[in-house]
Amino acid sequence: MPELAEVEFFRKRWNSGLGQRVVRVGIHGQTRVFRGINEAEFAKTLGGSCPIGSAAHGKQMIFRFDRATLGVHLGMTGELRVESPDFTPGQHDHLVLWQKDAALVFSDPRQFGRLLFQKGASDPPWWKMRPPDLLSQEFTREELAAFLQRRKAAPVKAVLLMQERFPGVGNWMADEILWRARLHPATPGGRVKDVAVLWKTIRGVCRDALRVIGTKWGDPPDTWLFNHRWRDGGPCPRCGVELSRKEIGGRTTCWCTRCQVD
DNA sequence: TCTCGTGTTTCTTG
DNA sequence: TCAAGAAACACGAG
Repeated sequence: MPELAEVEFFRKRWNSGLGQRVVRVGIHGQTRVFRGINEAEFAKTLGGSCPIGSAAHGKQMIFRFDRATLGVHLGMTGELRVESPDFTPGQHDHLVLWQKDAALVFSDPRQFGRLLFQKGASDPPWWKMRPPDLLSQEFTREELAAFLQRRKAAPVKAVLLMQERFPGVGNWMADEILWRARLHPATPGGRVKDVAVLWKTIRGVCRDALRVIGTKWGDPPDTWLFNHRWRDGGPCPRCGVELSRKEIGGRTTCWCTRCQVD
């Protein structure tokens, strides 16, 4: 599930552990989420360390400790939870950081998520190289137009899922953006006529998602496509026409055949 | 039993 | 060399 807003929600959950030393580290080191990590060093470094800050960018999170940084990507089914200090990990709880008053848990059944780890206090290269935030001033209409031209043959739905330019946009956000912008998801990037409207809509959906989901996992209102896109035959919340569902750009895509024309 | 999926990486093809 | 699509990863839900 985790896209921009959900990631922010999970990050805030773990923030309750900031400033509290880790007294014990529990890992399922053999699972995919630890790929590329030396488990022994990981456990040794984080044991006794103290989380001092965190940040989220797109689908990526960074938790800064006094002696290391921990990157978390939740993949499709990952989540961060806070449990009581006597917590016993289940099958999919790959990482548990026990503190005096709580246990910080990273869990991911499908193991598409990933942990990144670096010793020391400096930010790792993957964090320094992140693309501009979609709500920042660096994400401009001109940038968007240029990117669409570079990906001129790909369906705009697939383009919106490219994290190198649209960090945090996942499947439901891409559908929501295209529905609000009245743009057919199969439209080739190079044939998007009104880039300014698309640009404005991208930022609007990011803002709305962070407001509704990023703060307390509220349910988006029924006026969004979000609540109607999960099942076949749902109605378009704008015009009532039956929504279409088909794979576009490699992902299940939902759109309104009346509102969204090529 | 079978199919599908709110993601990313790697491989293949053009 | 670059872009686009497909496959693979692993598991639960319907």
